[in-house]
Amino acid sequence: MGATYREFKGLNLPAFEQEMLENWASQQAFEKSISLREGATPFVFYEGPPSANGMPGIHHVISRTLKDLVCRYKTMKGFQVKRKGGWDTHGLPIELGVEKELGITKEDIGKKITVEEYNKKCREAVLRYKDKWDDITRKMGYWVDLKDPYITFRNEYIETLWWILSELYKKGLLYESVSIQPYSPAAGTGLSSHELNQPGTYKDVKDTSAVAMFKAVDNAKSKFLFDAAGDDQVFFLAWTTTPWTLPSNLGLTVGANIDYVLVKTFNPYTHLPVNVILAKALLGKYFKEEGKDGDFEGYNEKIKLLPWKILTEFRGSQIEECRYEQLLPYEANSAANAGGDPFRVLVDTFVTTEDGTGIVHTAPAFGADDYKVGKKYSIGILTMVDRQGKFVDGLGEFSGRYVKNYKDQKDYEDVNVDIAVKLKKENRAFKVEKYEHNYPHCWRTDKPILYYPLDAWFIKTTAVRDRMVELNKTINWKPKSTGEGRFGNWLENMVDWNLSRSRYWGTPLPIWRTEDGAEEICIGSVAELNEGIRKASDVLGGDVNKNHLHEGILDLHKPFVDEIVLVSPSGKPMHRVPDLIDVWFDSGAMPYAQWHFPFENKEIFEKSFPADYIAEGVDQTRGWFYTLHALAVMLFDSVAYKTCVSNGLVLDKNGNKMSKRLGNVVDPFTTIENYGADATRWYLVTNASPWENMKFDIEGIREVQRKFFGTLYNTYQFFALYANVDGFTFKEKYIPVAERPEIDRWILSSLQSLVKKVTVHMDDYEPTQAGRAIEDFVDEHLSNWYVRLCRRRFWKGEYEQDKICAYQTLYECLETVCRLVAPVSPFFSDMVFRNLNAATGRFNAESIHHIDFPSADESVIDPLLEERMQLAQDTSSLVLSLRKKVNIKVRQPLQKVLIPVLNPAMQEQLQKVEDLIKAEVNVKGIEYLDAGNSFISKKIKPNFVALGKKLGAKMKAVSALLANFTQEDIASLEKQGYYDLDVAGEIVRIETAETEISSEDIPGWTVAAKGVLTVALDITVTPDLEAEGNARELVNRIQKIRKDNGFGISDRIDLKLHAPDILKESLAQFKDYICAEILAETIEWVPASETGTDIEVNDIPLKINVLKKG
RNA sequence: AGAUCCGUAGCUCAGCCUGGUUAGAGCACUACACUGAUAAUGUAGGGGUCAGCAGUUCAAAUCUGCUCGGGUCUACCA
Repeated sequence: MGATYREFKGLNLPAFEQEMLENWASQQAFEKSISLREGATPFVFYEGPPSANGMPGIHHVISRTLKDLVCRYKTMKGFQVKRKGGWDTHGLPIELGVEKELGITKEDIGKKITVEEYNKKCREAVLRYKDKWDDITRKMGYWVDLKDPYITFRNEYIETLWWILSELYKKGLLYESVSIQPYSPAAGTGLSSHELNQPGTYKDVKDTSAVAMFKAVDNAKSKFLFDAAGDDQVFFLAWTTTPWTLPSNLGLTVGANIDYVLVKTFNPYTHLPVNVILAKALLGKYFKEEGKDGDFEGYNEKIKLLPWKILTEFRGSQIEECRYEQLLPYEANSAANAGGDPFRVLVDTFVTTEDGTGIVHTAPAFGADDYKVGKKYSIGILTMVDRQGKFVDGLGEFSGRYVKNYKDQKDYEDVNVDIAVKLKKENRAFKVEKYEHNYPHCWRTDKPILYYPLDAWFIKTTAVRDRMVELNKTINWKPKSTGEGRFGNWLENMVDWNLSRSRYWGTPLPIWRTEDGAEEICIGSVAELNEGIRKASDVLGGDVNKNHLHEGILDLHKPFVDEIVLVSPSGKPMHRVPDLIDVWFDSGAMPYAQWHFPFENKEIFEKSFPADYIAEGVDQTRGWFYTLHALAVMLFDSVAYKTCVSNGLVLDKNGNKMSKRLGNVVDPFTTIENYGADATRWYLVTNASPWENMKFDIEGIREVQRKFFGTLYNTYQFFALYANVDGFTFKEKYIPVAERPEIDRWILSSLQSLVKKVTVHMDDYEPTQAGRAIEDFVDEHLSNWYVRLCRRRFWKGEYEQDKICAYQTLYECLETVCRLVAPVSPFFSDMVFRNLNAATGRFNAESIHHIDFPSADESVIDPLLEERMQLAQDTSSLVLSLRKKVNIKVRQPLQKVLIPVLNPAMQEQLQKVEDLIKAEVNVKGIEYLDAGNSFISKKIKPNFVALGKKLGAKMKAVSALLANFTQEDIASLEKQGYYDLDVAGEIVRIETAETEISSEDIPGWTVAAKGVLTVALDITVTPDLEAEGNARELVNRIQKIRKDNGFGISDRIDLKLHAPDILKESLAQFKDYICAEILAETIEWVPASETGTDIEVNDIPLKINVLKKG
């Protein structure tokens, strides 16, 4: 006896996986999957580097499953897919983690701990959970090269970043500018957008808001206003929720096309007559309709209703360049200090009339929009608040006061209120009220942030915006909306990339400049820096760079780079600007930096750029997806990736985001340990399209395990059991499919159709559809139809043609399904494949991951065959439901079923699967009633698609007429091929093809119907049928006893039986059948007195003795 | 505030692109069968205002618009 198929003892996915992992490791299966494809077309994949300073979560498992399954699939499709792993090691989260651990804050760095020590801590912390990550990578079956990963803190990596920066610098795309950034005075630090987007940073708060009155200056520009007012008091109304910015006010911004009005009224606080300007659309916010053109003469402070009157109306563009008197003048905020030409009316597009007054108080220091418009008009800038968050000196009574309660002072008095009070007293406030709005807070101190001007370095991404948009259109986004909507939109509205971070642990910006800022240099390589180090030492002398002269610079991080002094062409010392760069630059530069390009690996880089495929969470859209794209466009005028799959979030089963805080995170380790990586991966892929948010529920994995893997497992076990008995090892010649039985040709046709479908979906990056198709095949077709119907073929009869056909067919199905499943669930598929291949040696390969993905054999696909098998399945299902209805069990044979056929083709189809149906539902024969048979009653309904187009509005009437058709009408239509209907006096001719006729009923029979298929069952049980039923019942009981006693399936038995005469008679009639079924030589009839097991056959008691032979 | 995805049975999802008259599947539940694959399987049953409103159409879960609810990203508003 040759090799045998390994039979499992139970479905234990985690144990199988453990075994496979050991095999993979000892055989170097992953490495081989790549080396075996040496010379093949590369398929380029980029691994988005995870940060190993946090534990991996289940959401990492989904994105990595997506990465892995595509790489495995492409490998099986014949590509060589190298996957270099990587680690993201810089950035704020790491620093914050270290600070928390050491119990220090940012301010302590350089004081309580040196920068060198601090960065050393960061370097240690960064790969803290690397073991855990490696572990989950291995256990989940993610094949990625972790032996030689790129690590972003390495000098080589940083050197490439510097090279890129210097390239951008040369192209004039790297520049320094002031920018208004979120800043936390309480924490004394600028905040990154990441920090600002921590949950809970935006809070609804009530602030004192004020509508301030800015007094217009009477000059040529504004003359028309004063003329209209007939007064020397004209005010611009501007609203603010941050009155503390008013001392820094330098402009008022209006919309060019917004309509404004000059209104005569009274100040509600001082009751003095005033003329105010505001947007027409916002009049209703400040004035009641009843007060319009009201009683000015009779107004006094007791009267609540303000009278008002529109004096004139004009566009914003008409008041551009009007001037006004400074609202809160002090020594510190003079126009001279502002350094521009302030206190003018400006025009810009960001002004709306949604709230406020349509005139925007503009303080360039404290708002991004303000800064932009201020620069456009050169109104200068005033920063009347220091970095601690308090007013600077020279602001009178406000100097030294905190603009918000940053120091948790118990007796803190809101300076905003005081400013409002002052304005009220001075006839400069028109409306003061508490206003509730959403305002960002520092996540660490819980204090409101403010927007503050800080120096920063930018990459001028806006210069290549159009090209980025254009190239984006060539990227295959999954789903499309991410690329077109979310990403495309983001590109359209892009601003320059703010690179600066004032932190410690990150890539230093390689720019050195002289103290006066007149000369600067951007270093592009370590060699260039080392050369500069020596040169500066030579030129400047002394101790300059003395620690770095010998070996050059050894670590490109702080504080070492900051020790380096370079020398300018004019001989002046240059120091590095202190900024670090955004970590997103690190990851966006990964295509180049992972290869230390252009210093090394030029050829490798050229072959691996751009990527064919990347995949990450959709939250990376503005992160990695963006930075990859931006850098590729700026450096090489190319996309960085051709296909991008963005997966959605993994939510908990209630739809909430998983977070440590809520304690609803799913631990991937225990999940995989309990249910297996295969089931987990299969669940994640098939449950929902990857880009939809997924509600993660352990129950779903359990279901996958039971239903999909359980079925596959059972099918394999079934095959192995009998193949081992018969010694089938595929050594016989492959029997041409055409020579195999109908059912074999059918399952093979379905199999090839499946291969075709799965290939299309996989090529389209739709693994969910592929997985669902496979599931459907395994469950519906393979297990519940093919195996079920063919069971007997495997264990009955001799080892000859039909049996070999069955084995070859089932083997091919199992083998092919495994190959289809392999990319998604790599363990179990490999396991089963190896078990199969060990016996047959069909493939000269160690692992399923080293062979090709199946390609569909079109010649085997027979659509008509698949269609008629569907007919057989439907028919069987209907007959079974009829049996149920009249309570006749399937083991009781029945005489016949009756099927009305609507056309000869249908009959032909049914006849070909007649035997299957008969066997499946245990009937002796099938009779067909042809179309002309008047015995059947038919029903008719319109073919809505066809008739709807033709009839349009008459559809309803025709539908009603058809519903009333008699049997004669239908017969007439069928005979003539058309029928003339009278629709409200108009003759409408309908044709047979425009209707759907089906049989409804067969008088005197119990019928069931599904679609056009109707079946009727003859439920008469004749004595012969009853006897046969008894025989089958007995067989069933004996088989159960055999099994209960643990007999082998081929053990032969002796049977002793005592039965009442009525039963004895019918059993004797089927003696041969019974003996053959239960593997007995003969039935020995014994008297009642003998011992034995009591059983019942159709409610008749009998005694039975089953003994194993020999 | 903008962009985007989602909303169909108790739960997880199909169907929507391309409109067609009984809206499906699995799980769960109930009942009955079946049992040489048994951590299975079959049949039947209950369970739906297809988030809501309006429009287009002979016909809307499906197309359009608006609203509501949920998620994510981005922005932050004087």
